[in-house]
Amino acid sequence: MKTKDSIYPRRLPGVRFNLSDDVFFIIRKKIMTREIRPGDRMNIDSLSRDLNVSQTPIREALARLEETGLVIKEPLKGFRASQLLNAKEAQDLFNFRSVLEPYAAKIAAEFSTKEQIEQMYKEIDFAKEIQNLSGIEAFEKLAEHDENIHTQIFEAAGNALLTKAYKASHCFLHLYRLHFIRDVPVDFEETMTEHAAIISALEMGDSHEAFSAMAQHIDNARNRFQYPAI
Amino acid sequence: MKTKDSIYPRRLPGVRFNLSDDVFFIIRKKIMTREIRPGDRMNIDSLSRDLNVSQTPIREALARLEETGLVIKEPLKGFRASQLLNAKEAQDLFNFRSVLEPYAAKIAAEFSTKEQIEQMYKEIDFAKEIQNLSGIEAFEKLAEHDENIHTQIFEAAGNALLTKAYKASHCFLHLYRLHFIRDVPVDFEETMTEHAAIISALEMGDSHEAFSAMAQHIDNARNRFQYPAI
DNA sequence: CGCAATAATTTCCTATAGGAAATTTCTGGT
DNA sequence: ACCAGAAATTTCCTATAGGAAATTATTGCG
Repeated sequence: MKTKDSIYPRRLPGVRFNLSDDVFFIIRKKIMTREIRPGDRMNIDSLSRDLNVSQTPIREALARLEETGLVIKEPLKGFRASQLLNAKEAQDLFNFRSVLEPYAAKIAAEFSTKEQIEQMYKEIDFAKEIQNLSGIEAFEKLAEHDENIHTQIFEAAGNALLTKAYKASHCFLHLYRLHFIRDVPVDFEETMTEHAAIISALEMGDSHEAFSAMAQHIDNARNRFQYPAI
Repeated sequence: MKTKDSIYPRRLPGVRFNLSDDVFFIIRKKIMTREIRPGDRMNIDSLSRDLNVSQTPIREALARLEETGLVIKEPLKGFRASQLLNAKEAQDLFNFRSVLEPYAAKIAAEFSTKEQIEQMYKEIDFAKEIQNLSGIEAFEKLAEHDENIHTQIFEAAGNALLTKAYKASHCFLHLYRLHFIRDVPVDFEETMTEHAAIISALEMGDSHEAFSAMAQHIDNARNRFQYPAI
């Protein structure tokens, strides 16, 4: 077991870092990308050997992931990646979002700065390149763009508790989404149009319009997941 | 360091238990009761010695508490109990609740069973004894009752994501509440009346009334915290 | 007397050994 | 061939030692 093979140098003098945090994000990414799939057992020893770190940071990372709900722990059996959402839980998720997000959009319309609006338009410009892509890559990029826009709106609303609740729900949406890899072009057009409508409302400071545009967007998203293609 | 002094026997044959979970709840309670106060440093060694368990379960518990936001970790400095909410964050909290809770009440009005309604009325009956108490004890009991009722409503709504978001917010409310220990009798009457109105709406299955009764309740609670007495 | 630099202590953080329960594999009997 | 019971392996879980950084205390100098 060579220390130099670790994901990080043993200890960089003067540089603050935190192995547990890094391990946390690495493992979460493995789950989000389905390298670790729902229901998979997550062996502490194996993870420790794979990432070439001791068991302690692995345990801390898994404990945090358990708190988020992405992994579950069975005493004396170990950790497993949690199961995907069933139909009822998915509906609950969309209901949850349809409560949080329109409100966030409303508040964002009142408080978002010019810089924040500018950043949102930039994000939309970046995303326009997605139409040149196809397949799983296009799908992933669109999902990433969607997360970025929504996160920006929540942050513009400026309520940390609200943002945290959104982020907690988002990882489940992402995993659920992977069940329904659809033909992107149709979704792409619709999603982009809806996002543009929301941000336009934010820019004008029209909180009522922002609210209903977001409500419509979530509702449409729910329907897009309703009829899975591919 | 005698093992028999541990919070648990070394290992009970055939009994599944989980030291980390227990430590998690013990430490969380210490924070909630302000035995550990906001900003306090939480030494892993000391906690380990106090609870007479090894450092590993302490680290796991603290990692989970960090994920909930009750403690924060500064690399190479250690864990500290997080600061209380400031005025802006407190307003955010009430805003957050005023989005979640009326919705939960609305859904609960549609779906709650007779047994659940019955349980809520029982909880209210229990709470009537609070008017015979006074001081910090009455305050604590009222807070506990309030949490119970709201939790029951969320669970009746049957959306796990929603319930989780509520619980995440609740511990912060509880800590914040300790800033504003008021004369209980006034609050008691108001709170009990408002709770009764909500549950009455749930019982009748009147989702519209449940929504507005809850919205009013949260709004009143916000005002009760606005002008701290004592 | 105050400030800066150095020494000492504290504390986090990692690594590893060892014990206990659960799972899996293997063997023997019906 | 199938099932029950026992042995072996796996894996979790705890405990403890040791290294590195940060904090605190101390000392020397201006």
